[in-house]
Amino acid sequence: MEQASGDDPAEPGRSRPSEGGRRARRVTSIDVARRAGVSASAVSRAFTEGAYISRELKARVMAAARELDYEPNPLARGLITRRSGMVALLMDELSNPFYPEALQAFGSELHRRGKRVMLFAPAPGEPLEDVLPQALRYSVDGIVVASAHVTSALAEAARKAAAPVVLFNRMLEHGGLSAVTCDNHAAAELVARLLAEAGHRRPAFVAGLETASTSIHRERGFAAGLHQAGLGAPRRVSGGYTYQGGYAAALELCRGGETPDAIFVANDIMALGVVDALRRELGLDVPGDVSVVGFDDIPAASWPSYDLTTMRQPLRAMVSETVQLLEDQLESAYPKATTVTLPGRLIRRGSARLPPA
Amino acid sequence: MEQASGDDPAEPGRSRPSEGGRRARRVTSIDVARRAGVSASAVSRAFTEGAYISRELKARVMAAARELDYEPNPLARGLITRRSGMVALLMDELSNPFYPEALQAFGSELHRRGKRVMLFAPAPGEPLEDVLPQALRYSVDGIVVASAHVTSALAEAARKAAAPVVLFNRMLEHGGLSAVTCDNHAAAELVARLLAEAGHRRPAFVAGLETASTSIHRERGFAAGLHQAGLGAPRRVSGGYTYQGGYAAALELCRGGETPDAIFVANDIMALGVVDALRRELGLDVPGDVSVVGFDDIPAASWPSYDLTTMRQPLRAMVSETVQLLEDQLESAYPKATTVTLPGRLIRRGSARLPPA
DNA sequence: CTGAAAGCGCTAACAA
DNA sequence: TTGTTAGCGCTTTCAG
Repeated sequence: MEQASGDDPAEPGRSRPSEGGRRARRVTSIDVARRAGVSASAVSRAFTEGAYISRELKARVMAAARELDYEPNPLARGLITRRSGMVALLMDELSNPFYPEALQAFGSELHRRGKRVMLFAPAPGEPLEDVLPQALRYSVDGIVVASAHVTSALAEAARKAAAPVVLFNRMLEHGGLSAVTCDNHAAAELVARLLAEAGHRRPAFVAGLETASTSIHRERGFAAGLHQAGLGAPRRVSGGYTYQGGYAAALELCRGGETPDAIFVANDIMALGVVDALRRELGLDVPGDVSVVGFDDIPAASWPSYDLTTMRQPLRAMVSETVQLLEDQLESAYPKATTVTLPGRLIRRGSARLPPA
Repeated sequence: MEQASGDDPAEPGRSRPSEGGRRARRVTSIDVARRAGVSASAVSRAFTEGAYISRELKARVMAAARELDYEPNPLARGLITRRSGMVALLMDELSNPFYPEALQAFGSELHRRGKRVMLFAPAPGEPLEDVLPQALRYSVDGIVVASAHVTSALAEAARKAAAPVVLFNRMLEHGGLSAVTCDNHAAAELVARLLAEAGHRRPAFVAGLETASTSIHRERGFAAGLHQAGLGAPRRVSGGYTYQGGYAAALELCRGGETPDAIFVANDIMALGVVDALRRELGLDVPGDVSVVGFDDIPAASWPSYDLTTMRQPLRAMVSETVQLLEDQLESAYPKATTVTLPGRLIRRGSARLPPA
């Protein structure tokens, strides 16, 4: 196996097989060490933030490294430091445009910190708990869970995990897990008050997944706001956080003529379905007959066909808080669960009659 | 900082700090070996497909492994086999819903084959070539490039790469790279013929990115089809593969009253922009005044607000072909570049007047 | 501050 | 078939 293996002896146009093939030997820290006339440890130190190494030695190593185009192998490094430089992302709702956006944001944010995204996108139905051990096998530096299907089983697995876990855009009441969310309650409350103030009297709510904390908190906040305004509890239907679900939910809400005059929808992708059902199927005018308010502010919300009034989530901030939490937990030996809550921002567009700002 | 920081000295329910913390020692192949009364190599062989090991020894190892909840560390394994079990995915257009769908599909397909997705989602403007070496540092088993910004520089980097590279949904004429695409030319040709057959006489084309192979081939195919039908070259505008670009493109095409009677749009997300501009801004009827045909069949294409007639790409098939190509190249020592082309399928909806199927 | 030596967890020759 | 011995590429005590 010393000779370049498995190649034509006289392959044309490829003078040195071991060079042209895919078997090119990688340059290692030892190569760099030799070139710089130092030990391998010196190379290691040069590439380790805050290691004890003199300016000049470091400079010499770096020069050699640059010449050889060397960068440390994160996997080999991870074997010993137990940090691979990868962060696992658990997302199972990629069909909701909010998540691809988040994904992109995580990508940038982690890249900036010299880390990589390992994506776990289990098909619907695959149990999430199974995914955690999978991620752990890769010695990930942290795990971000952005799935509505966070159960206490997952929480338990997460607490035992050898890597910090942070929930993104959801939380678990007593799970003992760190989480980053928007202030769903306050945001929904505001929507309710504004809707009431604008004169709506027959409000309705379209929930997402019944077990999702986001949906629950938005519903509670909405109900609270209505209550403050002297209105009763809204009618409510579930839409499963999908476009089709929202569409069906709107039909359901309007069945039997009890048409609501305002619908607050737990997320935008459902809200688009609601608007389509209202207009296309029921011939209603939005916002003339019914006001619709969504949540998230996905790109499609601003398209002229929808022009959706919605509560924007501070995506970038949520992402960077999440990553920060991960790093904090990685530092501390016995981190405590922290919940970060960021304010939402109402984006006024044309799908709802609201009092002037 | 030696003492467990920031926690109650007498925290209840956590008797042995070193047990409750995140420092739990991982179980290794040696633990399993000891338990099964065998050597570490035996454990390795038990977990290696097709290794020389007796039925009973394997059974014994597996039993011990199960008891200890052991699974081999893919990173350590990768250090020596040079296969990490990870496949890098290069995607920079996550805002086009086609790609999140593809991402999900890659996730499932790779998961089925025991591999993981490492996602590289460079922000717009970040050079793609830089990403390849990044991926290679992680000893990925392959790299899927699904970016419209494939340049010959990238191709060169890819050819030198220590891992197979396959282009997804794009190709490079003379780049020597394997690729999987839909038959863009034939699909576009068909659209042109049908549009002509239905009596359209002022066709237009909205291109995506000018350098993207998909856009180029769709444009050529469209022109060819029109030509066959005795029509001249279509007017054309570029939309940069974004919703906003499509919107602007439609306005541009209709400026000065030369309104086309049919617009073929290089992808769906632009087509939605085209439809919105036509209807909302120009007050035109789709398909009454203008027929619109898209490409991809993203979920939003079927929403009632758009009801977009479009050429569907065989997403799942494209994904599994891509992964297969990767594996093939991984096997062979000197693989040759292969291009797989799959047929598209026309999805007839309400945005275009077409002859009956 | 620097180098030598040991070893992260695993697989791949090599003998037995 | 199985165990023993190296060693993947790197970091980290430990001496100096």
